Amino acid sequence: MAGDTITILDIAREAGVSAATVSRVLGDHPNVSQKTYQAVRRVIDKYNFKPNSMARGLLSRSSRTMGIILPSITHPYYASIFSAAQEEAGSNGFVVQIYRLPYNIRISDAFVDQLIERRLDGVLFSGGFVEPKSPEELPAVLGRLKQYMPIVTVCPPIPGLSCISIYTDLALGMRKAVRHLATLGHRRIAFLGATDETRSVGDREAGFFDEMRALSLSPLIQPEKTHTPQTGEMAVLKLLSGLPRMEWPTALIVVNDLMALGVLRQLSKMGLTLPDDMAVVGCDNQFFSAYTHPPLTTLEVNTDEHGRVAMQQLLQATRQDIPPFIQVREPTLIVRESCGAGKRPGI
Amino acid sequence: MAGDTITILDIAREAGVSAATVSRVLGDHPNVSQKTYQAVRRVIDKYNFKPNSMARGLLSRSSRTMGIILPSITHPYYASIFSAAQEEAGSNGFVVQIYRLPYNIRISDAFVDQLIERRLDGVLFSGGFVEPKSPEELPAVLGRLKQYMPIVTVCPPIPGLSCISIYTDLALGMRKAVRHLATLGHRRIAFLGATDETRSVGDREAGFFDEMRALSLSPLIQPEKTHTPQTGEMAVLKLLSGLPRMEWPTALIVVNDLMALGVLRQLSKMGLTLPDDMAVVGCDNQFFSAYTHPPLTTLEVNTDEHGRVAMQQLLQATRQDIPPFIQVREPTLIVRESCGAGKRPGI
DNA sequence: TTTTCAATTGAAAACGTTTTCAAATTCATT
DNA sequence: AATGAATTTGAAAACGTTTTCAATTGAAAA
Repeated sequence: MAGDTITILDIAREAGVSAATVSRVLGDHPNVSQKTYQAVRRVIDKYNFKPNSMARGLLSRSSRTMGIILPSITHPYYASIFSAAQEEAGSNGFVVQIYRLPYNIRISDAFVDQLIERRLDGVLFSGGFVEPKSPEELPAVLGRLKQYMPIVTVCPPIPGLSCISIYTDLALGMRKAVRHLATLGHRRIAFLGATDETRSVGDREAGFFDEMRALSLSPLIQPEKTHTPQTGEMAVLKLLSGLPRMEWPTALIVVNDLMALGVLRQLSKMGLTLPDDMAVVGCDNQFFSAYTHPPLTTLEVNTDEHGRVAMQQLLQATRQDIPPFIQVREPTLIVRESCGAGKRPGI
Repeated sequence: MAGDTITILDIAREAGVSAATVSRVLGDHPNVSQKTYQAVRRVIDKYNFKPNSMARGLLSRSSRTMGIILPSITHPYYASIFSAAQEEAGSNGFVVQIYRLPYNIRISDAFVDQLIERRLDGVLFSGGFVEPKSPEELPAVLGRLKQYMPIVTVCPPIPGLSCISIYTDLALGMRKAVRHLATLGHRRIAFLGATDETRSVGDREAGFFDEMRALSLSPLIQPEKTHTPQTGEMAVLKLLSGLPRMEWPTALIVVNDLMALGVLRQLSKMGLTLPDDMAVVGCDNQFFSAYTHPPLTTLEVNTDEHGRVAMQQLLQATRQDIPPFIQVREPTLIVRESCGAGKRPGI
């Protein structure tokens, strides 16, 4: 397996120069003569020599590696952030390592210790996770990490932690969704997947409430701890079975498209026709959202862009100190067929 | 940012011992006295000292890092393999780095050089990518990589490369799908997404042909270079518009569930009712496949299991040489509602 | 008290690079 | 041919650990 690892000294010996010279050739340093350069290059190529990046990193104090902390890899929302960040890092000679912090697991010192030990050059953090027991825990742990490497969050800023943050204002997004439904005549609108335990979801919930209040509509909510298709099915069942038919909402806003998948399915199982019997709006505009039945009206979050820009900033931050800032992006409402004009205007 | 990096020597000095002793405390070596152990531990904790993993790795010749080569991160098939592999690696103190080799991009020496430079401890390879110009290219490049680290493929074995391979026999899967449809009375069955350019897809195609032949049915195929929802829509359009209604297939087998998403949508746009007017079978059993309209009959591939087992083997291989072997898994046909008995038996 | 042996400790070498600094070489100028 | 400057080169130190081996300590046995 491990071939006789060949080092810079072996190359130097064979080329009849010193290790320093080989190092200079490797780094394309200007002051090495044409003749030596070519001779050394030849030997390097002959043995297919690749310098050990750990030895390099030890000296340069840089691993050329970025970390990314995410609750999930398979969730298309995070997969997309990750993918874009990885691509941006890759084209700058960096590699990215994923550190998974599942939902409902509190961040611990031991968790960030891993990143510190590996001497990462920076870290991208994207939340959506459940708030730790005390509100100071998250900023405290990340604050410690920040003493070692720059941090960029791809989620709303964390109170008590000052760093670059890039996110989409989903409170605004939800207000847009409510307004859109109201324009279509809906009065009884429910929010599925509410929970104040998750930070970014809290935003969406707040936006929903705000706009409902602004329109003098009374908000209906169905809280759920998780936001999977399965949860979506359950949520619909719980919400509707708890209400006399007369009081059913005519429109549902679902906390994300993944959960909306289950919502659509359950409504269809109950024999409701969409959008006539019920309008549905999701959030995130996933790859599958244009292919649901009916195609889902949703909020575009542009996770690719988030991941890319966040990584750019992180790379920048490793080169020079940049002062913290917050970049808020505005979501667009993608209107498809799942929210057609309500046939039964409320009240 | 980069705090005054504190080293093992600083700890040693403050604790009044040698660096060797601190190292022993760090590694929980047996022969260090209770008294010294505790004194050193105290200083370590006081400064929150974390040993530099690059220095460690330099000496131990191990980065405690695995690589994974995949065509895509966002594709749920690969995301799932990656996620499981990452989890397994993580619980063994390893971290995994992703190296993306997009579809249609040929693997190059420069590509694997990255992994060699970083002195990864092993690499998981999952293909599905387009075959390189010459069939020797892929085994040649990977063969070189294999001189540096063990490789496990999470795809059918690559001719000319001997290593551990774990995969699901999708040729068999497709035969099951064909047989199932035939049992339901279908005679005209089409395969959507055929192309002999992609290795694993080639398998599926071959299985389809084999079983059709065995049943004396004449195979219909619609080749496509990519397998996205968009392709699915196009494929249906192209296939059906090229055929008089009388000769339309009554069942479609789609190369994967992602593409099936588009197939279902297009059929629905054309006003066909599923499964009465057309049966559809997919492949992969993605998280969304139970939530399509109608829920999709598909082949279970169990990517999680693949990723987990492959990583276990890879970890094993870093500890001791294990002889190459091939683990073939049998896919299960998950029967849902998209393939109900055909109402219009063929011919 | 001396001897013997095991347990504990530290000095130094090693891992494979890059960088600094001084020495050696080349080259142009007088 | 001698001088000086500019270019090219190598020796050695540094990066932060772990491990080996010999030295020291302490305790038990004589």
